[in-house]
Amino acid sequence: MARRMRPTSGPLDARSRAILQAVIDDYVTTASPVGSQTLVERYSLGVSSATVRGILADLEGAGLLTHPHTSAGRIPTDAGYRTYVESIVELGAPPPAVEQLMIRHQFGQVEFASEQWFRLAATTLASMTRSAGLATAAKPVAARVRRIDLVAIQDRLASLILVLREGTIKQGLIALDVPVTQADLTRVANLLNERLAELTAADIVTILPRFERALGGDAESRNLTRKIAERIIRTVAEFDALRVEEVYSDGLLNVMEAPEFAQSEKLRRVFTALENRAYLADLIAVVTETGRIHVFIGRENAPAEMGEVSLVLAPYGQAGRAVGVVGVLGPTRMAYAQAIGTVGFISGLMNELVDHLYA
Amino acid sequence: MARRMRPTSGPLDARSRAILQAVIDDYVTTASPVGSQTLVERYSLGVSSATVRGILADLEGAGLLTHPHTSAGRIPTDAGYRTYVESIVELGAPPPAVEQLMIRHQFGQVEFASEQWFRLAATTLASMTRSAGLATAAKPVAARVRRIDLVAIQDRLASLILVLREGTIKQGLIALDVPVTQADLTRVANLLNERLAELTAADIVTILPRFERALGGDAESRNLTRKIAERIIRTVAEFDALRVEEVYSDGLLNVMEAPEFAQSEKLRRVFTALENRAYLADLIAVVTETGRIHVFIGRENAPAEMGEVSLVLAPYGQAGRAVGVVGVLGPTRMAYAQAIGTVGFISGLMNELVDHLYA
DNA sequence: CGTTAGCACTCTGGCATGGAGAGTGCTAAC
DNA sequence: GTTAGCACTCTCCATGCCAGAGTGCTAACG
Repeated sequence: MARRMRPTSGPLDARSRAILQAVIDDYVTTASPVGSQTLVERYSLGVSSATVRGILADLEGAGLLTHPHTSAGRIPTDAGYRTYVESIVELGAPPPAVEQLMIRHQFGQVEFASEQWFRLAATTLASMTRSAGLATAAKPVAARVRRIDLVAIQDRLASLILVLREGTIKQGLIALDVPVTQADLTRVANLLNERLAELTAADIVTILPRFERALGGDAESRNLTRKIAERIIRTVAEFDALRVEEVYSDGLLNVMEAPEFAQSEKLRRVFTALENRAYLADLIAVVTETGRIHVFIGRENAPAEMGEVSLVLAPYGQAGRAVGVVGVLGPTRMAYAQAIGTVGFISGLMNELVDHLYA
Repeated sequence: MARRMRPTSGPLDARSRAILQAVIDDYVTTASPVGSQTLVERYSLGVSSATVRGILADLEGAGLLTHPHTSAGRIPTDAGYRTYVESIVELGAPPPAVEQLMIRHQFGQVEFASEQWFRLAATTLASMTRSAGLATAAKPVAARVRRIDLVAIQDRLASLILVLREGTIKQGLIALDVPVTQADLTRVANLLNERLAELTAADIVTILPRFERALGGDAESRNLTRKIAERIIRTVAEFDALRVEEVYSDGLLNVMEAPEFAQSEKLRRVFTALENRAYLADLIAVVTETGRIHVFIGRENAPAEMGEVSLVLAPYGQAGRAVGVVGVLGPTRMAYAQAIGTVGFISGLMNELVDHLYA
């Protein structure tokens, strides 16, 4: 029974909050339970260790801290991190201006190629937060065809290259009934580009009959064109149906450095959980729908394997057009303020980049 | 001093080889040192444990086995694995016919898209050998342009899409001095496709002056064409200069399961060493030059961090045209026969696929 | 002369033991 | 409400010990 019983859900007074914060700060850097003595030594709290002990007991009563065992220091619970995060989520700690400039410069360096952006985003997040960086491609609600190209591979084999408006490139092989030349294919591609540019899969389905009627030439050429148009529809529709296209990640090794993952088994479970597309899709859906930075702490994550890691995720892009998610994954014992600030900055940057595609 | 001193480099008699093989087989599956008793129990050697002990001592004298400590069983040394591998490298243990069929089927499923092949190769190798699977893209000696496409992004911004003969797609953004329409770009692209198809960067440099003279149209259009042609040259040349394009990997998690990597620090070092492009490039060079399956065991690997892992690598593709490498990475305590067989099979399969590109 | 049984020897791994150290919770005094 | 003091608890680490596994040697055997 703590001396002064505090309602479990009541707001914390300033001093309690300061001490909670001190515990978290210390634990995040040292990774070992922190005692009352250490707190008064390292943080100028202006009270004695006995007083701090009282407050620690209260915080534990409120479920924000816990004890690994009787005579160890305190460590934050998931709820403790949660209240801490709530108190800083508004601002976070964006990277220093110099670093922001450097990163902008790096993004300027990679020539337009969306894949490169996502890779770079993941890499940058990883190196800045010393955690794992994650980035998904910007996925449009309904993809639009920007450009169609056909390349002859063999007599009866052609490669279809489909550039979508968001920069995604889809490629597929088409087996042909009759031999065709590159010239034939180029003619068809030009025709398709003329008629199908900026259309969605649904649009193409609608205009297809009209388009076919307008088609001159011989039966063979008409067949070829129809076959390719149908393939385009299928490819685009398949892309639309995909809930998660691709997740770029970097710095998973950084997470291995954390002492809580010294024995690799735990980490392996985490990686395995991350391969679950459905889980990722759900996460992404939550984040993109609300449009804000989200922090998922420890057991708040649905899969039990993710119970010891936290995710900081932010959406980017334009609702209704194309959206993606960037973020970091680290141990629950994570520098949340910095992570939130960094993820916020990178998502802002990605926003700007995506905007350019629609300018 | 062993009873019968054996010359360190002399060939092993049949019984010694059988026992070496038994030690390796047992150690590969159990991961714990194997004693003379265990050997006679599990493998029908037809002799007593004392005799086996004598032979074990000889093998240790020859540097093929070692002792973790006085009273533990034997474990193979790198040299032990090496002699073992030499004795099986000719045949390996190719996957059973059923599995071969299944894999062929899977490769048939993915439509032509080289990236997918490499991913699939890495994934297949990983799941079959329960180790990490590796695959590099087939890298041509001098890439040839197969197809050029230009897509208008904004008034003065175009995206260049370059399809190379091996299926690689390169994409880059081009800033333009004057506003252009998609129609302008299409015209230029058609022209370039006509003149530059199947050429290398060097070829294009040679014909560029002639090509420019032949160019009609106004100055603006000529400028645009030249600018794009130069960009194509640069892009292709940069691709040629790359020693390692991209390494696809899968199943790194499998390696984490091995008890020798229970504490993650070691494994982290391995991963870090693998990020060293120069090292990879050297490896690939060795493998592609000789054109055979290569096994790099433990300390045979140049980087000290790779001292506890082995690589089984095989080239694929056509020398002088395009070559790549597939293989697996696992602990030195690895099922070499199976790994060699599997890698051999997959590289053969990749050979067939690449051949199709040149058919 | 190779093979085998027997035996002494060695080293690890697991387990119990016993402080030292860290940190708590309580209480009484300020 | 805050603080000093103190008894108490629990981990961590070093130590010592024992059982088990496996070796290397030797003497006997076919």
